[in-house]
Amino acid sequence: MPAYDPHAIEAKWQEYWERNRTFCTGDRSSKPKLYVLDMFPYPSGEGLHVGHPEGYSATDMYCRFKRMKGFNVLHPMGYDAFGLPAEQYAIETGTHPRVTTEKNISNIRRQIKRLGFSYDWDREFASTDPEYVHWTQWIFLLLFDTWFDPEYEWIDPEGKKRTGKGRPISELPIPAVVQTDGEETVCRYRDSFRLAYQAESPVNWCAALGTVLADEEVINGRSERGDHPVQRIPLRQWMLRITAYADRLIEDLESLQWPDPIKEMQKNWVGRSQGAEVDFFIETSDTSYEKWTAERKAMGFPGQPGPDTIRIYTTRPDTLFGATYMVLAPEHPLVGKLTTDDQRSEVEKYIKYASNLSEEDRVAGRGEKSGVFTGGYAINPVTGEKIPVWIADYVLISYGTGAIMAVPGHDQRDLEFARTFQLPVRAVVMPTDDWFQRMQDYLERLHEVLVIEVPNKKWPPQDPLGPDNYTQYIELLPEAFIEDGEGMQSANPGVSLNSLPTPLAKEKIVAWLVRSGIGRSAIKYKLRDWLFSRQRYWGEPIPILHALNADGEPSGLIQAVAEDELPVLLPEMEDFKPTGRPGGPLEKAVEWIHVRKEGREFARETNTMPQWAGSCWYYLRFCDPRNRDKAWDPDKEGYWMPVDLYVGGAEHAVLHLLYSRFWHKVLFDRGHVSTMEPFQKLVNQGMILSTTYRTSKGRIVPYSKIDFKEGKAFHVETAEELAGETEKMSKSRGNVIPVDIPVQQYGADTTRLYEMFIGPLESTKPWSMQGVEGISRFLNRAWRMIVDESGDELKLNPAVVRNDAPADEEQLRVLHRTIDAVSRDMESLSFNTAISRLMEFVNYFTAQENRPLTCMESFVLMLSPMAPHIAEELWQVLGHSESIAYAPWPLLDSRYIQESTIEMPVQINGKVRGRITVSADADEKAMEQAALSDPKVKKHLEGHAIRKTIVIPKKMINIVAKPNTN
RNA sequence: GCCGAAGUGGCGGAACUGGCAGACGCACGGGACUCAAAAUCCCGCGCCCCUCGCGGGCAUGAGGGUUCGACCCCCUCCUUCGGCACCA
Repeated sequence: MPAYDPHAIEAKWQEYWERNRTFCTGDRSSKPKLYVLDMFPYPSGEGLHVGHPEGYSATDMYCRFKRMKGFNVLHPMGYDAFGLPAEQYAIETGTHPRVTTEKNISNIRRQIKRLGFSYDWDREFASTDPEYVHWTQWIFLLLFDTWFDPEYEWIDPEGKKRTGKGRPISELPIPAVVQTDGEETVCRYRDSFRLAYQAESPVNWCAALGTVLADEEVINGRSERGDHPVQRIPLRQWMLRITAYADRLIEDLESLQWPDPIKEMQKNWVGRSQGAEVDFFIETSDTSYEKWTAERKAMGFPGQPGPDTIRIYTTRPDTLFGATYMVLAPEHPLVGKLTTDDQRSEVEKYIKYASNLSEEDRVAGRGEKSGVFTGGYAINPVTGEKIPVWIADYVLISYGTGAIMAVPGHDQRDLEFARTFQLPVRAVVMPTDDWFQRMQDYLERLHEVLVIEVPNKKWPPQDPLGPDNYTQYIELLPEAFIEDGEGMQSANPGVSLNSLPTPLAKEKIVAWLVRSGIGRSAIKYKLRDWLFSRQRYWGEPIPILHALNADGEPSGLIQAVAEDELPVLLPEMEDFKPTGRPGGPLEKAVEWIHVRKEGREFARETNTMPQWAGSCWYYLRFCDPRNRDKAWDPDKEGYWMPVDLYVGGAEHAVLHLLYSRFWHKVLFDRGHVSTMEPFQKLVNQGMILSTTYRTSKGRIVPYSKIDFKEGKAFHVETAEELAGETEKMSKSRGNVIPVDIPVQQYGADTTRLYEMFIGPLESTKPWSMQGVEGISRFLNRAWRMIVDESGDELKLNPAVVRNDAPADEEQLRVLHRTIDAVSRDMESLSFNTAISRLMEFVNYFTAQENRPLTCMESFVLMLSPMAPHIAEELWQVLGHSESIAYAPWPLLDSRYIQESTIEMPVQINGKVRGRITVSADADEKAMEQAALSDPKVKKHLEGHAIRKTIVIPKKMINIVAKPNTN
């Protein structure tokens, strides 16, 4: 039966690898190490579709290639198994999430194993394993035990001087005032510095469902399930102080081999900006403005703003003279104080309205600015002018200081707001000529559609827009000038920014603000601290105990669960239904919660960790997955880290990668890991698309209802021809192709090869069942090139056996050119072109009567990383008894890729008109001569005068010629 | 709206650093083998023109530019996909 039988071969070799533990990796070796990692998959109940194994196929091919090149390769697999779906399923059916999870894991493990990936299965684990939960909790406690010292100076492994480091909380200096206040105050003081801390933060509370919802479960302020109203209510939460590491998260990106767009996205997410904080005096204060300014001048800028000032953050302190009003976030603490009795009901109404909008809904109303005047005023510290204070939802309490100075002349949002509520607009930066020109062009284009009501002004301006009429028309322009320009209308007795370019103006005004005790330069980040607690059952319990006072109420004092009491495992529960309280399902486990220790009463923390926790450090556990005493052995970590190649989807570009990097840096600061960054090289595989079929009425038809024939699709019932469109795979589109389908039909090798053959790893590409067929044909051809299909027993094709003579020159040239190209393609993860090269090889050698054994062996070696099962089988047919997995990669003999003669195209005026063949060592002169004597070239040059000849050795010759005029 | 990526035959794609556009595969057409079909093998296959040849022209989203020479670099525009969402 020597026809290619993928199923028999694949079962045989998968069994062989497993029995011989072929891919289990030792932790020490004289070979260079290589750590190749796939992103931690979530074991969903749906199983894998053809898109999932794309990245796994790529890393597997790379690992197998590198093993043959002599590397000691770590290539593990595991499961990120906590998460919402299993819990949701438990609520609906009563099935314990652990049961669902285990079932899903074994299904996915089966699917992965069938593809024959060379994972070290001895290292497999799931984030839900108690031993893993143990060390996840241990890391949480490390975060709890760490504070960030922004002043600490140290030298990084590259010898660079750095400032700011995470240190043990025991090293936190305690101010004398705190010390004297007693033990309890010291505790609270420490708690306020920890990287893991508690704070109030709003959650999506759905009273009807009796539970807290994730953002994605809320649509337009209502629950996705059941369409019930959702409220935002504050809740005590655990936060992680990722903002302390903001600068290092940006700086350290530089050393990484990551795609630039991903680095860019991370930078933008952290969103560092340089600006200034400025205090504005509130008019309704008890003191007078004069007294306030005098005090400030004497005392300087205080760390906290005090009750009579609004502190704002701005990136454009140079526009301070143009601040004509202020806006506070509705949640800002000073709103109550500023609001006058007249305005109170309006303001309260607005606050209520804004508080029930999720951030997403706030954005939905963008464009139309909403807000309310508080009735209160503040004083602009540079002009001394009284300016109104408003509240509006476009100012976010979570960013900066939750308050802004509004400069409608030079900020688009402020301009729109000012126009809506008819607030004054003042020009304080003179735009560039270039901008005037652009604005003028824009006005001319908009001329007919733009209708702006203008009292006392003719609109649009008669004269072209420019410095002379800018001030006059500023509030009518469709866009504010927000770029750098020159200061204007910006002077008071103490300081003038007039005619100063923006960067200098910023410096000058900040210096003045500092002198006056009114402001200081400041850096802000968009990045916010990481909300780390979830009101869920199926997650790692947060290992914290809350001390209870005599009444059994939490005293506010907390302590970590002792290290030797970890892990804190989830209590067994049967009913996962919501409690009806925001606290989450663990509140039901009364016995589990109650802890008595050394005669004192404690309640366990009932919040659990988010799904991110498990995927934040799994790459470290893979270095030493069975360690019972430690999260990992430092020697093993030192040997394997960092991850040399990390492959996964771009959807994790920001959050997962940022969170992991943050944990890694804390672990580094506390001396637990040897590298500052976890993932040296990152590659994002592109999405695999599928075809969605719809009827002429636009109804989606699932694959089970489609009859494919003659390259077209017909509805099984109506026989209507269906139109196909390439789209993302999703359940709702009915176009999901489970990976079992191609594996069953064509085998694992064909499936893996096709995953890579469709196109470059990083691009989005459509799956085509017909394309899979082509790959299957290729493997069959390769098989027949080497195996004799005629008899009953497995033996070499006579064309291979017969040949005792060495390969001829041409065969060697084909072979070595293939080795050269495939080796380079494998190194750069260009598997699509590597496969093409192997196809060309097969096409060539299939036509050869004599197929030298050495050539066939090299071919099988090159095929083996990509299609390992068939390669093992062919390797055996070729007479080897050992697995091919560690056989050395074929060596390139560069003599065979050098040509003795070269064919070069000859261009005349950039068009190919002939070809010449010259010897490889011919000089430019000789090439030119050869070109000029070529009959076709001669013919084309008739009646032309040669003006110039460009000779690029080995590439081409271009003759520039002009027709003779005479 | 902003940020990012990408537009090449009927389709997926290839083309290394600015040097022969369309490798390889799919689909399609023709032929061989066969009683027949499948499988397999061979040939053809960007578009257009013609005096049908070893001919010519046009072609890498559109328009322009740089260059002896542009899929590749620059400018403007169009389209598609992905991400983000008023960040002061």
